[in-house]
Amino acid sequence: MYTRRSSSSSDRSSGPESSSPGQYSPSGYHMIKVYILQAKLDATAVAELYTLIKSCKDVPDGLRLQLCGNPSDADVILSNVHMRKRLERHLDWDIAKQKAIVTPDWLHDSVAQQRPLNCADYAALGELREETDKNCPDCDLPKCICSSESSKESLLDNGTMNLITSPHVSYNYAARYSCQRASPLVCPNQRLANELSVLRIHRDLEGKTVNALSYERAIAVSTGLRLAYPRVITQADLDTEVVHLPYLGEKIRSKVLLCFRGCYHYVNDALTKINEFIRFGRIEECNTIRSSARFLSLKAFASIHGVGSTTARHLYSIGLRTVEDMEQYYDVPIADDGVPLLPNNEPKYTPNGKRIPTNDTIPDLDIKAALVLRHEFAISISRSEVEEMHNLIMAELNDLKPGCASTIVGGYRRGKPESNDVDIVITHADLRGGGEKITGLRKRFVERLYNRGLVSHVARGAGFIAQDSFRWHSLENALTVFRLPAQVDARHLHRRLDLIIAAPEAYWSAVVGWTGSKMFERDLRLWAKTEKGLKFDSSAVTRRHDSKRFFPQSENDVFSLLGLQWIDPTLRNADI
DNA sequence: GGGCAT
DNA sequence: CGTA
DNA sequence: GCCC
Repeated sequence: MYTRRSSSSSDRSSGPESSSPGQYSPSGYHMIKVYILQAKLDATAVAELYTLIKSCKDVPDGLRLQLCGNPSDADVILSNVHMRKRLERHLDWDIAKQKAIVTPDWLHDSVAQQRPLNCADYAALGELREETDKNCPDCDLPKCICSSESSKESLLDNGTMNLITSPHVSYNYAARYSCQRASPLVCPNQRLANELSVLRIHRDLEGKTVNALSYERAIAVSTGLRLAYPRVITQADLDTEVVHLPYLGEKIRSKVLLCFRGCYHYVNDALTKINEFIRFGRIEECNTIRSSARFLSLKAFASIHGVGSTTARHLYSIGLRTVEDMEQYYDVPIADDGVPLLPNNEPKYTPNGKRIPTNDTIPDLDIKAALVLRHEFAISISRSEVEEMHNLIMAELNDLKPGCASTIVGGYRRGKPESNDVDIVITHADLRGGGEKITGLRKRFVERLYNRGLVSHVARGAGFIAQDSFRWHSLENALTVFRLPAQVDARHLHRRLDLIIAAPEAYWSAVVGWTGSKMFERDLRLWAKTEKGLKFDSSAVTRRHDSKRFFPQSENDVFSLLGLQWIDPTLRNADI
């Protein structure tokens, strides 16, 4: 029942040949109104379905669902009733024929994949299968597959456009590595993950990095639970199932218990009590941490780009307590209104409109600059703005070197509705062999963007090259600060932009390496090492015993080289 | 007790 | 040490 | 903090 021609819209657009706008948008799904027909569903099941629907209310770019109180208003009706006679006791047959009537599995699986699945595969009544198919809302043959984008093959075309994540992966929620599991963006266990995240951040800020890693793993497992196990954890689950989940060991498990204390008192009777069900407990220690002044100071310090936990603890130890203290300490110029003075690096023009070339070096994104820019960096970037930035950047690049291909990676590619930064992987057939050609292009491109007033800063400390020991490198990146021109976006905000220039042979490794999430990447590398004797980094897969390098020719190639099943980018959200 | 991504 |  |  999972074998239809559906597509993850991500891949068809992730081909480097498609540097066109609005490449990957998992979204565009209409709000789907769902009615729960309670007959033959017990209170627990109804509560689960209710929670699932609620969790999909505010996801503008994923699956959007709305609980609906009246079957005739619904697009989809969830039902465990399989006989016409029985159904007619609850629902007018003429109305039933105008709806898609599916089993609750449709909801579970659709939430898991964050897209509305084909209703016919889940028809509750064989007799209404055709109607269910016909009335299926927004069935996931995406518009983009039928329209536009001629499928011209390029040497970089990956042939992975129609991959779907195997449902088998969705039921792998107890697997050891997050690269074996499916981790969607939203989940009913979000609250648990948020609580664990407080502990994770706290351990990190206090320098207990391995403890923090354990919490990251526990969070990653929790994020997968929403999938094959898409329900809020109950006491019974805790007793039977949670014991067998990896990375929820004795100490973390006891905290999970704390977090869910009380939630098994829910609904023995009706939907009306479901709001009680939603009220979770909290982890006691988190409350202590949240109200700790030291924690708040360290967290504020470390929120500045370039300041990690070590520097944060140092600043605290010499008496600093607030970011304003930091401004003084780092000598940030403050305007009369008390706001840090934004840098003025607009391009200069002669009276007749010609740009005066600037020969000055590009300002460094150091801690001082990051302090000045921190308010703008905190403003999240919408998907359409990400796409706008990508368009502009690729237009500039095309001027400098025609024929480049690119993919927006990072959180955007994982389907996040809002991003903190923008990551773009870029390649060109001429860059085969890497080395000087890549360095040259990166340098010229960043300088051009700077001279055009599109890039204001570059992070130098981190301008690292590909981490391989080869003489030549096949990957280079530029960590920059970008601004859309005021004519395009009046806010003219400073945005974090990472450009990754890859040789064509390194392209797909780079795309996988930069799509994330962080935990997903660590587990890819750990899996490659411990299970396969391979090394994965964002420039290649390398066999450890003889250093033979493999250059995947598609994103799926990376997965199969590593002996892993395909996981859609939108299901790689193993971090919170 | 060692390893935890590169 | 900080970053992706 | 957890796993081997």
